[in-house]
Amino acid sequence: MSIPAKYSPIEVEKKWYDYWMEHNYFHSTPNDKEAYTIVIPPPNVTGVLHMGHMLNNTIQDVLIRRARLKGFNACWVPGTDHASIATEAKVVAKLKEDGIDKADLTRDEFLKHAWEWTDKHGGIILEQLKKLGASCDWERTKFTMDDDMSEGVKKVFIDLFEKGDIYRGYRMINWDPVAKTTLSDEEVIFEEKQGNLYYINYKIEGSDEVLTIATTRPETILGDSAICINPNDERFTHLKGKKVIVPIANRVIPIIEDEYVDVEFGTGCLKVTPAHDQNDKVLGERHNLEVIDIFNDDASLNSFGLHYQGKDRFVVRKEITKELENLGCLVKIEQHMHKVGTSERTKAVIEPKISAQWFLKMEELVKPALKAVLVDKEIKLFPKHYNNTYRHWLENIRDWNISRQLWWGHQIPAYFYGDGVNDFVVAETKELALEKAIEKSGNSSLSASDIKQDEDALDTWFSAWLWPISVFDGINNPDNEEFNYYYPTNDIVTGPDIIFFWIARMIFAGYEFKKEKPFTNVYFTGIVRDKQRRKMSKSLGNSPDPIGLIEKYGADGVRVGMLLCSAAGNDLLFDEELCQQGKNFSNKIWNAFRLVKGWEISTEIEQPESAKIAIEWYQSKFNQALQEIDKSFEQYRISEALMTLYKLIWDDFSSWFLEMVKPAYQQPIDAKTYESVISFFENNVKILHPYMPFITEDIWQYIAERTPEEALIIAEYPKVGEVDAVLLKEFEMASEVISGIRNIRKEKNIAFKNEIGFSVLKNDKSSSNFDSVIEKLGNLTSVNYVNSKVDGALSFRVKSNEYFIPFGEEIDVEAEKEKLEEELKYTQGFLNSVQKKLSNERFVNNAPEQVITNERKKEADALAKIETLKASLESLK
RNA sequence: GGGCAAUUAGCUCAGUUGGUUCAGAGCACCUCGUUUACACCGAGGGGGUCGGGGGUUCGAAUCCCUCAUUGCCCACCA
Repeated sequence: MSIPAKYSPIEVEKKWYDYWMEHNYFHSTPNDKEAYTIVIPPPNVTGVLHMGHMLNNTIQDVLIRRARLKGFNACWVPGTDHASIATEAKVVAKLKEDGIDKADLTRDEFLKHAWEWTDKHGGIILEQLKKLGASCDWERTKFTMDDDMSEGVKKVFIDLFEKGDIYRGYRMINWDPVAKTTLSDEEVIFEEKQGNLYYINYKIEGSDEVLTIATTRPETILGDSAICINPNDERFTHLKGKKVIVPIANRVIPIIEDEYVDVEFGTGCLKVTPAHDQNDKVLGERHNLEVIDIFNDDASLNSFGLHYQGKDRFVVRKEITKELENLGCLVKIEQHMHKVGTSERTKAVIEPKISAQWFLKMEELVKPALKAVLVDKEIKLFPKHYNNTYRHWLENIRDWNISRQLWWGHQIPAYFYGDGVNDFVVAETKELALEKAIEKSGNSSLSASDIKQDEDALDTWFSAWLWPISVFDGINNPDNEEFNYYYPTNDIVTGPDIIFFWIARMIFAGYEFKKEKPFTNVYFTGIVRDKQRRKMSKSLGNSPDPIGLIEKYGADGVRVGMLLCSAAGNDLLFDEELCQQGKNFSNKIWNAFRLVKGWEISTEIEQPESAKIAIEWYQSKFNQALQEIDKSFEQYRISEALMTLYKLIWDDFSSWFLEMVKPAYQQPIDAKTYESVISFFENNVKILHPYMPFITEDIWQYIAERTPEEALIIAEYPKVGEVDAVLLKEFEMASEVISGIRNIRKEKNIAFKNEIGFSVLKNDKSSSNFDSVIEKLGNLTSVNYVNSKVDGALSFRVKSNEYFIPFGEEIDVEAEKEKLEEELKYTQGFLNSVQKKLSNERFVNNAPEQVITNERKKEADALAKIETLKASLESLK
């Protein structure tokens, strides 16, 4: 079979992906083999592939392909997430473009638009993953809003509610005024922002005296319920029990005392706005203060905002400052850096707000999750230091606000039948809800039209936390065969940014609903950054188009490029040059293959000595690499494993091994050697396949005709064989000798095609196993052993052996002497340091024997070498 | 404010229990070379007082203390 001179990834990759799909290799069903399972972190259904996905899915594919080769029943479950708030925001924006306001639509109308959007843009990202080579079991593709998934979510909600873990609470939550929904604590990002600290005077009632408070939010004075001072603050003792008048609103509010107030900060007086600040709310409850909510849902002011009604909070902040100034109440404005909570999705400044929401109790849920990771270690985080982060979060967790004022998502299965705080029931269907409502209220005249389902949807993560269970239908059918077979999954690969959102919560869910961990290993990838360490983002425009990269460098090249820069536990600085390196690697492999395939094979000729030893050597080298790779994988050092392979194939296999066995120009190769070379090639592509699936499958199929049952993707990973350490050592010595020869050739401009003579004066017991290799790679007439120095020859030394190359022209004696003297000086220096160590009694008494033996060996070697050098110098005189 | 991590060659990183070929790898760089797989290549080479300071030890990149810088996470100081 003729093979193309150039490797063209685009056609090859399509060909083999189609071939794999056609033969269903990615699909897994339970069988006798051990399962190896990964569930994909489901990307947003309408998202497009970015570099983070590329990295994380490349890693998953490497893991899954490796497992497949290693004989596991490998199953990688793909899917997408409905991404409630993100998708709803996109749909709202799209509708706005079309001149439609969400507020004018009914829930059903809106959902129709949302589904249209989802159907149009959904799943693009999964198609893109195929280009990368992802070997997902596409038949198992799930979506978090599939009917069965929704059913599971509902079931879980009801179950937790009935157990008393889900409750409805009226409390301070994070309000996103743009998306007009609540957010969980994790969805609030605190950003350092330059703000102002406004000093404002409040008149003391019945006095001309004023009290100055400091606030960052002057607009909230309209919601003030009190002024708080520290009871120990002597400056304000005379004001205890008095009242003040809120400027503009002209309301009279009390001065309360609480040690919460920091005497040092601001003026030592705090205005209390229980409706709009978490701490103030606590103060308010302690002191029985009125709660005055001054905001509408979009954070414009309501009627409590008086003449500011209808205006946005930030507009009001400016205007009210002006008014306060005109009233003479504004003392001063200071610049003030502070942290402002913003919405992860919409970037809007979060408004703390008191409202009735659904919460999930965390206290009990976290217990097994803490134990699993920190005590039993049945779940391992990589890198390990995330254990601390994990522990800290779990130990300080607050109840999870799971309701969202959104339509796109799983509607909460709660039904209201009256206006009372407790006039609701939780049920799977409206019919069941009615029954329960009648029972709970005792009002048998209730009818379907009297009950109304909660409008709110659940937090996206309230479905995502079930993912490893629900993709196997483990919520609805907890005893099904697949769930029992695939669960718990093995590895999960994701970014550390969702450790709380997702990882921790999946662990809660695993123990809560299955009483078992959801996965064993959590591999956190780094964040993909550009060369300047900036996070890759759309707005910066510093993120390359992944599909463009694949077209340019091939999927294999890009995979290698991604992995080369992803040292475990670090952010990775992506550089397109790494993809070029990956592509170059493909090229190297391809050409090595072309070389081998171009050889003519002869059964007539005998196998040369050099080939025999070369084959033994590479076998050992290969096994050694195999061991190292296994070890790297145990620690999830995938980048390191790839580098081991890279060097094995580029340096050991191509640069050394192939050169050792390569027949002379236009000469055939003996059949025995050829067979070994092919077998090595097969093993090489096997172990390389997880990283570079396409080129390896292609070469595999060029090597021999294969039936679909013999495809590389399902081949058997090589078993680790013996490593002959002595042989490897001998080769190292031989390679040094070869380098010595090459150096002399270079120095003296002796072309490689000119054969040269070569003599060895052997002073140690080094073996001659590789002599034939040295002869071949040095292009020597032969390797002669001599008993004394060769006159008129160039020389070099390796260990205590001396090597001579006869040189036709006059030897530059001075230059030779200089070289020798330099070497001698260095060796003597080395000897001195060793001897100094050995003459130190405390060293000899304290160091382990092996260390001392080694030092003595170094001493002996150095002494021998010095002898040689001195003798050589002598002979030059 | 608290916690965690990092700091080793121009860049990105390895360096396990302190002691062998412990100062390494890849890339980049420099020199030479178009030899019949590959210039997406080959051969060779230069380059680091292991962030600073102090300590423990016969011996420290590795352990301890301290300082500095950077990154991340958490936290209700208006």
